[in-house]
Amino acid sequence: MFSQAEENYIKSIYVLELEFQNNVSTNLIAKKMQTKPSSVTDMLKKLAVKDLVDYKKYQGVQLTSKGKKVALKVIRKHRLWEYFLVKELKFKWDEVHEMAEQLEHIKSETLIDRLESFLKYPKFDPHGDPIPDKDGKIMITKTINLLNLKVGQKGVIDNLKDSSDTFLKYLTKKNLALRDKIKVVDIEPFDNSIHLETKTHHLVVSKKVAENLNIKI
Amino acid sequence: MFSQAEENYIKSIYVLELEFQNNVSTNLIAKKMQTKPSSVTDMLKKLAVKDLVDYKKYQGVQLTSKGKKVALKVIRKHRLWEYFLVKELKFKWDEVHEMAEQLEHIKSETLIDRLESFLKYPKFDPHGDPIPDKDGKIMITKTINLLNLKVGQKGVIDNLKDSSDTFLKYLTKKNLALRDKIKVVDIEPFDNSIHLETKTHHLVVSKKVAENLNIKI
DNA sequence: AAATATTTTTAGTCTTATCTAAAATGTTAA
DNA sequence: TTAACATTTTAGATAAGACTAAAAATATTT
Ligand SMILES: [Mn+2]
Ligand SMILES: [Mn+2]
Ligand SMILES: [Mn+2]
Ligand SMILES: [Mn+2]
Repeated sequence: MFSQAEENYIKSIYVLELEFQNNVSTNLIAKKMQTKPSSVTDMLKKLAVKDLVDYKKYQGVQLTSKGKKVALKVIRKHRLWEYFLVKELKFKWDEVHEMAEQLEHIKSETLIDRLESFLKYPKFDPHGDPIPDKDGKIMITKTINLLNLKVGQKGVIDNLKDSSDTFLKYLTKKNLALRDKIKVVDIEPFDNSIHLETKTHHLVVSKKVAENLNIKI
Repeated sequence: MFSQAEENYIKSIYVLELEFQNNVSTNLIAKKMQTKPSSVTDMLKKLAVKDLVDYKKYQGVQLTSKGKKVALKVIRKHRLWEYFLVKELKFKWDEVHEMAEQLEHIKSETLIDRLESFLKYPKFDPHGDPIPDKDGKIMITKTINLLNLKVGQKGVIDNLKDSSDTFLKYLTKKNLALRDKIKVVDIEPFDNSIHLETKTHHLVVSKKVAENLNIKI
């Protein structure tokens, strides 16, 4: 149906649309996909012809509803495979992304549905991200960024803005995991670092770390 | 490392080398891969540069030991994934080939090794074909073709020469499965059809069917 | 409102993998 | 041993997806 390249572009556009509300720009896509703006333009034209994006020259793009469906299918596969790799094959959460990047392109509806059933219909992937169901329905949890919590507020680490291997390794090292209860003990005004208390320990995280932790109150 | 196209060529050449002993011809590869001889020539040159095949113009090709290693890795992945699909995801043996054709190109040594361990080190895929181990060692069972059995001889269906979906469906319909004990009751000289007796029933199979059943005595 | 800077697109090139048509080579059989 | 036939290779084209360099459009300053 669609090539791997097309699927990757669609997925990136979907993610960027979530992060920034408006039309997604050529440059932004190029940066995310580690490619050149001219390559992006070429692809956007192709995707527009296939009715996957609305594209007007110099105006950025938006996914069509058809495009959104494709994106959600790819994301569904990515996250189910990640869950499989961690829960069944015992990989660590920072080891699975690259493999899932490949597995998400395996073409077979039944395969992914059987896998989902085999895994007992997990709702979240190893990084706390929701797994779209067969019909593309996705459960979005209302969270707020750790940066926006006030001193004394409590919450639970729900998901991560950045799921890069290095950030995941950092969290592991600092003994922070999804579903951990945290409490803001203090906020340092000078550099916005945050003093946290968890069930088991105290620690200070930088502003950069805090802005990548999404908290459910 | 190698592209999907390259891996597919290498795998086909490996299979053809097993079936016909000598050098494999351009036309034979083209037929097997459903492509044109000129495309095969192009690819053979590339594979020769990468030291995966020995190629002399007009003389056909042979895998180098490096090529053989690549072939065995791809076959290992194909068969382990097929085993996973049948044993864990409950697909039928005639449903898994296409998916395995895609999964065999997923690049990750550790993934396939973990999968193998998860599956408890199976020795044969759902079609009776041996699964190469991590080092490319492959266990080849000595079998003889059903066509070569004499009246009265007994054996066990070990593996299939043709594993196409239509043949697999035929076997299922006729209630024949791998590891079934069979006995040749009679051979019809006119058309070489064979009257078989199994644990549960009697049946007649055509010459064409017989030549695709490999029997362990 | 210009001038300047930034973003985006176009034009042209490259690589991989495919194809068709034609030429070259190899094989068979008169 | 040469003509006919079959196989294989070459030449040239195409399509997807990437790139660089340059042009065009848009955005931001002055
Ligand atoms: Mn991922
Ligand atoms: Mn994830
Ligand atoms: Mn198969
Ligand atoms: Mn098989």
